[in-house]
Parts: sequence; structure tokens; C-alpha cells
Amino acid sequence: MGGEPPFARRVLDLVRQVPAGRVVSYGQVADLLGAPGRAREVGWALAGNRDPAIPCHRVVNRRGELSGGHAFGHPMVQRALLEDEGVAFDGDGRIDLARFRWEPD
DNA sequence: AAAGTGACGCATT
DNA sequence: TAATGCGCCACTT
Repeated sequence: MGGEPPFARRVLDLVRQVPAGRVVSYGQVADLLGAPGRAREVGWALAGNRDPAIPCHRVVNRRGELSGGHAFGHPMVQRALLEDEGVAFDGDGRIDLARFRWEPD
């Protein structure tokens, strides 16, 4: 029997559960996977993702800022995707995580 | 093998 | 609240 699925696989599996109009932070994903302190690995997992079914644009940093923007070609692309889902940005280009943070049941 | 890099986060200043 | 430094771990050179 193989052990647990690769960390990257578990990251993508969790992110895929994030509904439209909601976001999660890198650190939150790591914490939910039982790997606190490994937020950077979450970023690498998303960077290596090739599956368009994974809503990786819904993952932001702990301050509600867009970090993976350049991976979409331009930060504005990710922002447009989120705004289209109903996620609001403040004057500093940040999301109010108190309102839009998603948490699993 | 060692050092540098990065889709991050936290403590301290 | 913002800015800085350090910890973290996989990947690259």
C-alpha cells in the first residue's frame, strides 16, 4: 500500500472544494492538511498544477492579497476572476478575509 | 554538496 | 498598520 497521497495532491484536492465567491489562504490550506508552517509548499503545489478544474485563483495570502497573480499572466487576471464571483477588493487591493474566507464543514 | 530562490507566515521593531 | 528579519521546505543552479 502506498502511503498518503503526495502533499501537492492533497493541496489540489482541498482547493477544489473552495466554492465560488470564497477564498482561502496558503497557510490555512497547509494548516488544514496538518502541515502548519508549510505555506510555501502550498504555493509550489499550485504552481505545478495543470488541472483547470482547480480554482487556484481562490488562494490568497494571509492578508487577502493576490500573490499568485503573475502565474495567471497578470495580477489583474486573478482579480477579475474573483470579482466576477462576487469577491470584493478594498482600496488597497485586498480582500476582507473576515467576510470571504472559506472554511470546510 | 552548497547556496540561492520563492504563488508564505509570524514575531519583532 | 507597515516594514524588516527569520523560519520554513522543495526545487534549481
